[in-house]
Amino acid sequence: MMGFMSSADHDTPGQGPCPSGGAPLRVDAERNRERIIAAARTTFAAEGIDVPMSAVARAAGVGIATLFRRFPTREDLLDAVFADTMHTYADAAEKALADRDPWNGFTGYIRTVCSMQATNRGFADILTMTFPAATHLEELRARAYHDFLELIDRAKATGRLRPDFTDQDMVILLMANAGVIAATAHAAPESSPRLVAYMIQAFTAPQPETLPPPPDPDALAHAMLGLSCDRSP
Amino acid sequence: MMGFMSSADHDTPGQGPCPSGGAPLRVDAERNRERIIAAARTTFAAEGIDVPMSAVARAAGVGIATLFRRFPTREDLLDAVFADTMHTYADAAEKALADRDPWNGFTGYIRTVCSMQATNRGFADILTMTFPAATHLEELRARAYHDFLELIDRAKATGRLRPDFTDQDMVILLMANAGVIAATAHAAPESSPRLVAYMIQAFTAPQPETLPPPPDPDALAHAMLGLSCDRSP
DNA sequence: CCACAACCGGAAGGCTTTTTCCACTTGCGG
DNA sequence: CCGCAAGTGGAAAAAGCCTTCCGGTTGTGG
Repeated sequence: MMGFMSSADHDTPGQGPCPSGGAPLRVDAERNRERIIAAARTTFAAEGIDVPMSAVARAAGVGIATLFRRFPTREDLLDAVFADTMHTYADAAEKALADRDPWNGFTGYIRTVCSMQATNRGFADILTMTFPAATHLEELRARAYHDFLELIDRAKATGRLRPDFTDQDMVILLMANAGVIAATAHAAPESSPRLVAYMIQAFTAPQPETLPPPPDPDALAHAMLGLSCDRSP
Repeated sequence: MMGFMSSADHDTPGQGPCPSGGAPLRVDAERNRERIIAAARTTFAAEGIDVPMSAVARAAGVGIATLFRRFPTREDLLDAVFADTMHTYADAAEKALADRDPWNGFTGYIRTVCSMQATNRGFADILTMTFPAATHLEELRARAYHDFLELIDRAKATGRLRPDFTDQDMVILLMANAGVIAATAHAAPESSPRLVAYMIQAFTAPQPETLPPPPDPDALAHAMLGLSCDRSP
């Protein structure tokens, strides 16, 4: 079919005149294409990904036919519109891995992603469903997922993340957060951060590390015997 | 407990076999009304409250006109269909208040309600939106809410519920849970309980009560002074 | 048993959104 | 500057849902 040439130029903006393979678009067509993407970005962010295609076309100032010619299905449009947001999403996981403190990286990542959901309703939708046809999107999602697994391992190693935490728990949080965002829409914007704070708290292992480290058992035994350190055999 | 149908011969005056006021229905009409409610109950539970009215009519084995004649708006149907579920919901708060252990009552209530959401998608929808025209529903919701406030107070008094917990946090949980349920649909039914368990954990105050109660401060002062109990002035 | 009001089911009208089609316009290579 | 394929906008068809309307049916009181 198509899509194999999606390899194109994976760098975000400033793409060549060709959208994703095939013949280059005429300049006016390319201009319209950008307008559509820009309009869709705004509209999806504000209303979610279920807005009528006609609304996107109107916002872009083009005819419906133009939109459908360029993006035959909604998924095609989503793939183009959320390319850079998904890139940010994947980068967030990478940046989190670069954090010195794995726990800090882990919680920061969660907060970042959930906040991205809260400020972009369309993105919240994207993160809680799959679009097999949106190959670019799914590839970035896979990358973020892979990095997140590593993030989990490191966070667990610090002992701050509870050992029974699962990558699926992040999925649950994303779906829960999406539910809160969808229900509160524009009102009560503090709901989502509150949910996230609660969940991060729940993800935290019972804090053993707030206590100073226990004394050496041997030293303790000696102390109980009233022996001085240097007197031990 | 209460009657299954909205016969409601005890709480709403003057109902009898008639839907809500007006003249009594003819027996065949009443039979169809019950069929519609039964079909809607099943359909809403499985698919949510946004299913086409025609689907409900088909499931009930009646014409669309019959449905609309009896329930002119969707809210009218919701009011009738979820009357008993809402009653169970309100009763759950009351039962929770009757629990000897307020914390147990509190957590049990949360688990019950969230599990009701999970097993009934329509009810999950109902709990996260308002239907001004569905007076019966809203009245029951208000009752449950009132009892829940009392439940919060008592749970806080035990020290097990964190002091900064708010009734709004329950709303957030309901919306979050609805999001998880909507996204997991029929698959992954263990997601919702997992979310709930995490949240209850987060609602728990830093466990001070696992320690034995502190000694009387006065007694402690005396002890530090090396005074015996009976020697105090 | 009869008359009639209540009731019934499905067709039809109206609205929204998706998808296709077509006559007209325009960038661009020659 | 010209020809034409690529491109465009809007109309129209298709599909789904809500709501109303209407000719025919049926329970029920007299």
